[in-house]
Amino acid sequence: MKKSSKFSDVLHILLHIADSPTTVTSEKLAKAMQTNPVVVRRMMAGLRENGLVRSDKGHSGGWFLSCDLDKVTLFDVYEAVESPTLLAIGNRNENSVCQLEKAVTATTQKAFIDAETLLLKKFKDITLAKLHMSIKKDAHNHTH
Amino acid sequence: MKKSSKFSDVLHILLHIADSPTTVTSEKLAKAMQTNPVVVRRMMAGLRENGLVRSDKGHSGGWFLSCDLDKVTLFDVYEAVESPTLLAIGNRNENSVCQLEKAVTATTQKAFIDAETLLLKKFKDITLAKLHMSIKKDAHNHTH
DNA sequence: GACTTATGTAATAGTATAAGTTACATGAAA
DNA sequence: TTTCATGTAACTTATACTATTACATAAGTC
Repeated sequence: MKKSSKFSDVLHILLHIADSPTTVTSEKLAKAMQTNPVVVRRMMAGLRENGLVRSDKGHSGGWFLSCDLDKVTLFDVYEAVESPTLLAIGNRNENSVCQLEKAVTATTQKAFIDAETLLLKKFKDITLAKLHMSIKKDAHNHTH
Repeated sequence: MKKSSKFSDVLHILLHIADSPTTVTSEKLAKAMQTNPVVVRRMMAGLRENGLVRSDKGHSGGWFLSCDLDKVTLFDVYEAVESPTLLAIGNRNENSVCQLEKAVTATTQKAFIDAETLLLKKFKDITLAKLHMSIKKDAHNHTH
């Protein structure tokens, strides 16, 4: 199964915006992401709705931050991209009448939820500021 | 993203086989799974290769266990279905030259691996015997 | 005020993966 | 030798994700 990289793509975009002294257009971001500007706008829609970024139209328009990097965690970003499914595996029919299938579901479900909970807990522990600080600056090539 | 239920499907099938005093045909299993016999055979191929089950051709043929339910864990089953991807989210390009993307990858990767590790640890702690014992028997309807 | 630049979003097209089906070969038991 | 069962390749759907096109909206420029 192919993994969705929407969550990390959005983080990547946020760092590009954070690193820029001016607004950044969807087109520039799309270049860095090697995709289409429309895809960028679509990915960022939830972040705008959640007040993490804003976007201006017209000349010198584009994206800029509207949140405190110290206050916002990866969990907030995760929610802003509409909390995509974390696990690639699951149960076929959680309301099966088959006792055997129910046993499988009950047993595996616990493990699945524990793993998801751990992951979300980790997200809550990492602020965007912390992520931003982890960048190893490179004078020759730090925009992409 | 649609979750793969191959792993839990195979567990479900194993319980059906474990619960039957005789061999079970792919056709019967397919009925319980509401799918096609060929899909069942395909799903079980890895389990046969790993010695967890065997299958006989011809009259009174079908599937039967060839492992000790006390010795085999969910992890063994997971490996036998070729260790499908556990997480539905990931990074786009783990070898990007962009320092910003690298920072995102490094940070999220840690969280992803921890969650995966936890899940696999849980799998290792659950034997098929334990799973089998968890079935709440129901005299009226215990095959499906 | 017309023009340029930018976003917003609906609609469409393209692509990849998984699931389901058909067809036929193999082999064991009746 | 007929029947029943698996093994597997090939093909067909189904579905979801990604990318693209098209056009409306709005802000700044000339």
